[in-house]
Amino acid sequence: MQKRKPSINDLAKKLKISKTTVSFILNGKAKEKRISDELVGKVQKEALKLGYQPNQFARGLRTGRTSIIGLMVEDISNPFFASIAKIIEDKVYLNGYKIIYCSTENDTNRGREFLNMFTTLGVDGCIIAPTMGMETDIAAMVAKGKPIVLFDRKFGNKGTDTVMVDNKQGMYKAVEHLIERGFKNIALVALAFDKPEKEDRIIGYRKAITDYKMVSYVYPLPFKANYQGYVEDIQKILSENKKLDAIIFSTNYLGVAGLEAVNKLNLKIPKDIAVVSFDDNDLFRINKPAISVVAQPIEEIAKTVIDTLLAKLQNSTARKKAAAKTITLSTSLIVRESS
Amino acid sequence: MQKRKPSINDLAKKLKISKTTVSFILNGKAKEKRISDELVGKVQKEALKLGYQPNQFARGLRTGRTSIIGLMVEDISNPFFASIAKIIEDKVYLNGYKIIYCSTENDTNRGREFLNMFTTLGVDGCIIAPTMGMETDIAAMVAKGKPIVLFDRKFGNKGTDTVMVDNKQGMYKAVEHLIERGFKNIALVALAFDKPEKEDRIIGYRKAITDYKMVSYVYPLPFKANYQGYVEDIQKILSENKKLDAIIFSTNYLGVAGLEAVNKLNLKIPKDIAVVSFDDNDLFRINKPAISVVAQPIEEIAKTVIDTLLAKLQNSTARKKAAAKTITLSTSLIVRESS
DNA sequence: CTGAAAGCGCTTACAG
DNA sequence: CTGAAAGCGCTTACAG
Repeated sequence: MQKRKPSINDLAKKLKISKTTVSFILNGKAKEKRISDELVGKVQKEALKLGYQPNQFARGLRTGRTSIIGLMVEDISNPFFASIAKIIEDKVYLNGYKIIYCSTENDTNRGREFLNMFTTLGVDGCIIAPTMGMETDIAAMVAKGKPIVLFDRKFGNKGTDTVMVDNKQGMYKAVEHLIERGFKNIALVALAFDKPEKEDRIIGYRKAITDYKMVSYVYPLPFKANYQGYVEDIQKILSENKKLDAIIFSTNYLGVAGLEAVNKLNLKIPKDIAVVSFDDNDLFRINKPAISVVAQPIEEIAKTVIDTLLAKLQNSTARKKAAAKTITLSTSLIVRESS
Repeated sequence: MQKRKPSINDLAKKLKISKTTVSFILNGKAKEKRISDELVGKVQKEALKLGYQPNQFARGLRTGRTSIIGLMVEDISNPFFASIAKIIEDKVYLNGYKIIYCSTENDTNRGREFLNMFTTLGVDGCIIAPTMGMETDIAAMVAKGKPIVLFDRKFGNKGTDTVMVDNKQGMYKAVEHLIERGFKNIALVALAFDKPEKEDRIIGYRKAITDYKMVSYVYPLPFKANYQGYVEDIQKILSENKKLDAIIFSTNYLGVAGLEAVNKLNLKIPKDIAVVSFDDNDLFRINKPAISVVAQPIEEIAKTVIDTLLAKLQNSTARKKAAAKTITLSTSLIVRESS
């Protein structure tokens, strides 16, 4: 009835050799240790037969490595993060790592708790879309030499590798595009985690508006747990500011909520109001009219993040010396029917 | 320079007491072991000061438990699974568990590998949306007493707890609805993992068609890695079968691809063709015209899955006796403008 | 009330 | 070429 999994000891006993030898063979050090091919064969055969699986905990305890990478995003059910997570998952498995994940829901305490969990679990590295306020905790982990790569949001020029998208420029291009199309009163509905003056997407918008001598209409919205709240807020903005002829949404879920608001008010896009959203997704592409977007290079973001992390993981000495760098990727404006 | 995390031994030495006592206190067994409040206070204070975190690997090695739950879905970037994952993640953390996840991409080998990984890692339990072909492997794990809950797809009446949705009935209602609206040639575009005769959604469709003496048009599509393939397939179906006046898509991504196909062919919904899709999402709700759907009770699915698993986890003796049960939840037909 | 000790399964320096 | 032994950090039966 004992269904205990076979240990390295069981193997050794069965074959009447020491577990050292078994361990060497199973870890591919047979050559290095010049163990006879015959013995190697015997051990491997027996391991297969018994269905031997090394206990990761024992190994982790001994080596201090776990082959687990912690992935922390704002919300795994947000298509942007879900897509990134999928690609990361894929690449990471190819390299023998596993992913353990969590959603911060933009709650700093939650984020901190998870960071703690990552530490306790002994993850080898972390990929984090941080919330404001996690700065100190992350810095502390980095200081301890834990490989960490940030993405989506960044902190000041702290010593953490970060993969970003050029939000300012992306937003600038969106505004410029609307201006070129002849829209006069272009609003920006933006999530403001931090102060609006510090949000790159808002900064990009303001710069374009100033450069082209237009009037600025910024509507910063706080982060909300429920989607319907956004719909209502945007409906209100739209109905209270009739002269707006174009509106930009700073994230995909704001864009989705915005579309719903526009529909509820029975406004026609782009006749009554032109629409551009940050982030692309199925809805924007298939919607009638199709929605113009500032698309983030999802694939590239994911790949850059992973490559950066793997490089750090593989090279623990260099990682301490190498200065942290921020890699900034470009967005692309995809013009469709809504603008 | 030694940044090693403090161990229970460090604590014990520092306070000049045995690590047994420290362990008892830190595990809340102080009362039970009748350790003096004074000592408890001292230990807790010191633990806090040193920032003590128990090493999960040592603990896992010792206790055989890991507080990790493995979550396996078809594709984490699919909104259906992403939403479920999010809710599961949430509930599970509340109970002190962590989630480690992976996407099978409907590849049995991949699924098997991950199952293996779950075992090796020593997860306490698994939540799996299985692919065909994982049957034996899952049965083996269940036989070993590993708590497992399946969802989304099921196997014959094997001894594994499963949370399902009443796919037959959901599809039946969709067909019935279209018939009542007066549509005559109602097609079903369905994913067929298994033989079409064994797919519940197809069975439900056929039953309704037979009951109402209509003509059956089933187009089974194999699982594909790329989305564009579906769009093309559906375009082809639509243009080769002009007499179809209504079409049902059996999953959300088929529905999305279907919409794109309909758009490309410049067909008007519902005038040229009525559309109903399985699974609800933002796109279907916001699309113009809004798409009627057979919605799965996502929240309820996630909750039932988790509750079932937690019950098994908490009660390891009973779990062996309790017969495996399949819980079937109802879908709801949401009629919108497309039908 | 508290502690010494064994042992979970592994890896690895050391010895031969 | 191969093995005996220490030790990673924890929990827990056992002893007092």
